[in-house]
Amino acid sequence: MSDVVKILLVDDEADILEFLSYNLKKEGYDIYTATNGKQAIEMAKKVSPHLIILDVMMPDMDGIETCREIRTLPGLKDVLIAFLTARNEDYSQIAGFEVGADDYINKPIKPRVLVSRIKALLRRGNIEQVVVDKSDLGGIKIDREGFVVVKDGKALNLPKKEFELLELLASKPGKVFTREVILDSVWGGDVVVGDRTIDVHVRKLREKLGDDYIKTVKGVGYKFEF
Amino acid sequence: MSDVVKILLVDDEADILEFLSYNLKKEGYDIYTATNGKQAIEMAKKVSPHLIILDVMMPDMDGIETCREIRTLPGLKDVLIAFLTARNEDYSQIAGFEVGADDYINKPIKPRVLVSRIKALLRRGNIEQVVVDKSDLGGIKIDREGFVVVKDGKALNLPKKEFELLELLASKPGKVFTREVILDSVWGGDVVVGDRTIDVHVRKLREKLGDDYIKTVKGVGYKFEF
DNA sequence: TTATTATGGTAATAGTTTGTTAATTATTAT
DNA sequence: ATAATAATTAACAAACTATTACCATAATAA
Repeated sequence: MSDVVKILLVDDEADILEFLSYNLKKEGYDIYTATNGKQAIEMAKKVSPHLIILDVMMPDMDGIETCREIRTLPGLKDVLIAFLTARNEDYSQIAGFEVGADDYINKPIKPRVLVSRIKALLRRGNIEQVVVDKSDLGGIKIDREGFVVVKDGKALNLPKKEFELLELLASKPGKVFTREVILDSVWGGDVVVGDRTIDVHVRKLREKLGDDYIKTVKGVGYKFEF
Repeated sequence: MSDVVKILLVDDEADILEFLSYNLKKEGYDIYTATNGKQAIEMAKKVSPHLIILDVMMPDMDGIETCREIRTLPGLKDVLIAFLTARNEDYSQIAGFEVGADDYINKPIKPRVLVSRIKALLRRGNIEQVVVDKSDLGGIKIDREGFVVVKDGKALNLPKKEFELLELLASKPGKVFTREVILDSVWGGDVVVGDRTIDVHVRKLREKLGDDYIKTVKGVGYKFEF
C-alpha cells in the first residue's frame, strides 16, 4: 500500500498553520504541525514527512537554521523542503536555496495556488499523491448515483430500504440515530411500521457488510462506525 | 456535544468564495467550499453542514437545481439553504423559495450585513453557535452525538442511564447535584425509584471512569470534578 | 399472463443488556 | 458511640434487541 503523503507545517502563527492545514487536509494529505524549529525537528524525526513547509521568520530558530539541521538528520536528507515567507524578503530566498530548499512560497497565497504548487513540488520529488478517497468508509464505498455499495471492491446490490438505511447511518459516522429519526428519514414521517422492522433491516445489512459497521446503542438507536 | 456551526459555501467565483469564507471564518464558523453543484452535493453529504450558501448562477448545475438535489438527500432535508445572487435577478428569487430556500442574499453585500444575516438565519433554524470547546474533562470527553464517552482515547460504551447521569454531573463540574435533582433530571419527575439506585449507578460509573471523577458530598449529593 | 424471485414487513420468541431492589457492610458526622 | 448516610454486591426484573420464520406484495422473467 502506498503511503498517504505526509506534510509537516512549521509556522509560529497559529492562524497560518490553520489555513495551510485546512487547505492541504482537504486535498487528502496527512498534516502534521509544529510552531517552532525545535518542535519541527522532533516531529520530522518522528513522522518522516515527505514534505516540510517552513516559515522563514520564526523566533529562536528561524526556518533557514531549522532546514540546515533537518538536512543533517539521517533519513531526512532528501525530504522536500519549501520555505514560506512574506513577500519581498529576498535575502532569505537566497539563503534558503543555499541550505537546500526545494521551493519558495510567498505569503499570502491563495488556497488553489498553494495546492497546485505543492502538487508540482511533490511531482518533482517523485512523490505520488495517493488520493485517499474520503468516501471510503472502512472498506465500504457508497455510490449514491449508482445505488450501489462497494465492499472490498465487490459490488453489493442492496435493496432500496437497506441502502437508504445504510446511507443515513453512514452520512454521519459515529453519530447515533434514534429509531424515531431513522423511521422518519428512511420510511417517512407518515408511514407507520413497527420498530422490529428496523432491527430486521439492520440485521440484513450486517449480514452483507459484516457485523462491525453498524453498532447498537441500546435504548438509543444505531450508529455507523468504521 | 455542541458543534461548531458548519457552513458550506458554493460559488464558481473564487474571489467571492474567499470573501465569504474569510468573513465567516472570523465569526468562528467552520467553512467548507465548493465551486460547482456537483462538488457541493458531495461536500454536503460529507460534512452535513448546518447552512449552505448557494450561488444561483453557476455553470452546469445552477443553484436552484443543486438545492433541489440536496433536499432529496437523507439527513439534509432540513439543512438551511440561502441563495446568493446578483441584485435584480428576481425570477430566481421566486424559483429559489419554491425549492425550499430559507433566505435570499443579494450581492454585493457588506461583511457586517452578511454576518448578521447569517446569524438571524441560524437563529431561525434553531442552530446555536456554541463556542463551547470540547475540552476534555480531565481526560474524559463526552460525545453526545455518538452517545459515547472517551477516556484517554478509549471509547467507553456506557448504558443509557449511566451516560445520562454522567452527562448531568459533568454539565457543571464542581457543582453538587442533589439526589432530588438527579432523579428529576435523569429519571424524570414522575418515575419513582429508590435512592440506592443512584448510588449503584454512581458506583458503576466510578468503576469505569476511575474513582476520581465523581465525588460524594455526604448528605447533599454528588458532583463531578477533575 | 403466469411463474418465479426479491423485497419489505410482522409476529413470536429467544437472547442480552440494563435497571432496580434488597440486604449487608462501610463510612461519616454529631 | 450512635445514627445517618453511602458503598457494595448479588440477585432479580424489566427493557430492549436479535433472530427466525413466515406472509404479502412488488418486481422480474419465462
